[in-house]
Amino acid sequence: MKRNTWQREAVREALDDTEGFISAQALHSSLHATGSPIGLATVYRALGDLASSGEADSLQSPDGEALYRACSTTGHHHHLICRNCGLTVEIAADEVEAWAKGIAAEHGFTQAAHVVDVFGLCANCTALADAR
Amino acid sequence: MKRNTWQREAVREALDDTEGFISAQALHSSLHATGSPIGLATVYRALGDLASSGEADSLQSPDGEALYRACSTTGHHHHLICRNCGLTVEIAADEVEAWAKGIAAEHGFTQAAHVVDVFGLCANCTALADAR
DNA sequence: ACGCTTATTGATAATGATTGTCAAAACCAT
DNA sequence: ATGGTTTTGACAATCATTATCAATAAGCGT
Repeated sequence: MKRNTWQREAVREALDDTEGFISAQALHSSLHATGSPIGLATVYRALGDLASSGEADSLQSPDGEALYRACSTTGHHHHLICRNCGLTVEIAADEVEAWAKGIAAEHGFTQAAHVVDVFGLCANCTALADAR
Repeated sequence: MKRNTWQREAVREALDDTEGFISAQALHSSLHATGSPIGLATVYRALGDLASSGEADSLQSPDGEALYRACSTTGHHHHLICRNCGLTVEIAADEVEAWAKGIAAEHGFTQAAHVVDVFGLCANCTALADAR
């Protein structure tokens, strides 16, 4: 097991290898599962750094957890996220872009940014849930 | 079934008296400041009830707190929020509803919920910002 | 390579928001 | 008032996140 001094790199890689959004806790567990001795505090530190340097996106799940994801595209886009397994589909949302901009302007707002994320259960998790 | 809950009324009124979004904790403090002996647990319960019955909206602040707001319309709707002064405009978003549902279905997702909020600077704050 | 200085790490404690517990108080129909 | 049900609120428990801090590793000039 290689002991990489810069554990931040390990976190970045783990994020890259992750399909969708993942919580800091889950990422930590995941790293441990692959044999990394990384500490929870370091995972949080690394995620915070990555997020503030724009190398990762972060969002708040509906139940208050912070979720992170390495987003390949630097451009603006939105997400369709499985609230069970974290699977994430990136979606272009021109329609919504236009709508948001229009609504903002209509009410005299400028510098409009928007949070548009859709949470649901992916096909797989829906099946699992039904089986329960 | 109408429950006889005077606390819920107190919470509802306190919410009504509040301009923008407020945290459960802050609302509790605010109630205490006006002499109400209401307990923190009850505030959370009342807010939860109001939120699930559609009488209040909730969203997650960037730092993970849950914020609440009394909404005038009971139906599903979204918000246009001034990131400077907190002014909030409620917006109907049928277009977005349909889009979200469509996108979800298209990718096999079920039980779709969505977070759609637009942040910007209201006309007033834009003027102030320009003046600087 | 060696010693010295500084930055990074990670176990654990601390924090802060939220939720659970449960006995006491309030309410209601008799 | 009385018994049974519901609501309340002090406090404990929980969960994610952040701060602490001693141990360790990386840098660096020699």
